[in-house]
Amino acid sequence: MINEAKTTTSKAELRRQQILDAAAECFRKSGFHGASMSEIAKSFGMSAGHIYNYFQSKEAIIEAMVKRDLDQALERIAKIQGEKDILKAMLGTVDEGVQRRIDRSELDTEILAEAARNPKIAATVQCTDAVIREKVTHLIKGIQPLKDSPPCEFSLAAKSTILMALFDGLQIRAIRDPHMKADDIARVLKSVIQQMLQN
Amino acid sequence: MINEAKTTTSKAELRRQQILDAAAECFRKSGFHGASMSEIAKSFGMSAGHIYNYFQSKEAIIEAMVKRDLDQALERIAKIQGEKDILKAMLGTVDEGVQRRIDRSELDTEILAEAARNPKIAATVQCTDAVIREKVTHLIKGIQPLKDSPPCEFSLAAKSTILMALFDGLQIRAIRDPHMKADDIARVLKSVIQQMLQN
DNA sequence: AATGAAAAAATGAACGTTCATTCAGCCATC
DNA sequence: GATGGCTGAATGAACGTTCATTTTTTCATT
Repeated sequence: MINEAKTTTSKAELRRQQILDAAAECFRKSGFHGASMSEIAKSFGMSAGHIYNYFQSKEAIIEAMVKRDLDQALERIAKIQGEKDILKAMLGTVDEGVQRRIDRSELDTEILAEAARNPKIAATVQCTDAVIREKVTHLIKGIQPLKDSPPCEFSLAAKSTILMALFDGLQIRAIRDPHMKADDIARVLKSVIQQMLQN
Repeated sequence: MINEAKTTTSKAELRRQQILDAAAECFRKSGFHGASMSEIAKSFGMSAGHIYNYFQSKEAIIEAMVKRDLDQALERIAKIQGEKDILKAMLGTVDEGVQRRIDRSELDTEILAEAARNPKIAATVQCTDAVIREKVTHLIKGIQPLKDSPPCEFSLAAKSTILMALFDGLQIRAIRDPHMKADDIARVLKSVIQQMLQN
């Protein structure tokens, strides 16, 4: 056995991931408080009580979910960081980013609402956001301004906040305006981002 | 009595408004499902049962809240519409708008989350959003482009969606990043909005 | 101004339901 | 036969809503 430790942990780890997937879908459909533990358990053929062998509480499920999402976000950022032309790379991921934010709008809103009232979840969410924000700031620092533009008067921090706010906003717009056309939005978005970051 | 009809209705109407205010604060603190009817009632010295004389259900409270917010938003838009220089008027309300979105972030997120899982609330939210979006679109239609700019390639609908997404995004940012500096953000925001709307 | 009966406002205990969590014990696999 | 994954009934708390009842307000009549 090359990776005995890996396989023994991955047995339980696989179950954890299954639970996270099932819970994500249930939270999306019914909300964090609306989805019951037995609903989550049944959705992949497990009993409610057994979930507690993998997560200490319902709250712990959301926390694990947030941390998993962080890892995925960091991967996407790292991929952009590896490119030569940062701005071009960023613009290249806008279409996909818009779509992802739309697809995840319900679940992300549910997590956000829980963060707005639950201090423990709030701490987790704010902590992961700080990590991402720092990475994004570092990302746009690497963009060289246009030759003939005056030195930018705005801070990198403010710029990255606006950049993130633009995508965060789509999450809300997707719920408030389900008929929103993703590709139209993406085109304007690219233009706005380019203008903001290129000087 | 000059306005007898007014006073007779306003007696009950005043109570309704009181309940809405109390409920808004409770929902903000504890969430829609976290705040109990008796918590709402007690927060301004009323019994739980009596709320049902003014609202058919807990759900109906959120619906009334959304409709009240719509009226307030329409007032703000009408004020801008009355100005000569639309763009200038819009930029003039950015600081106040940023602050309001931050202040209301928790409650609005709670409403949004309920809309994401409750079809009835979703319908109300989407309907009010459509009204506002139409007004905003009409608003930016009245902005004349810069003299030497080429004709804009983007639709008014897409522009107003991005404009609204920028502010919606602040609602999320306020929760994910409580240390966000409102005035720094407002300055970048004004610049971005101006660039987008002025051509 | 005082009265008193009808209407309105308000109460809070009770109901039925639901939920997160626990735990004693059941199966399957080695 | 022992170990660990797994079950599902039990627990106790909490919730939205109802309703019989009490309190307050209203106002025509005296």
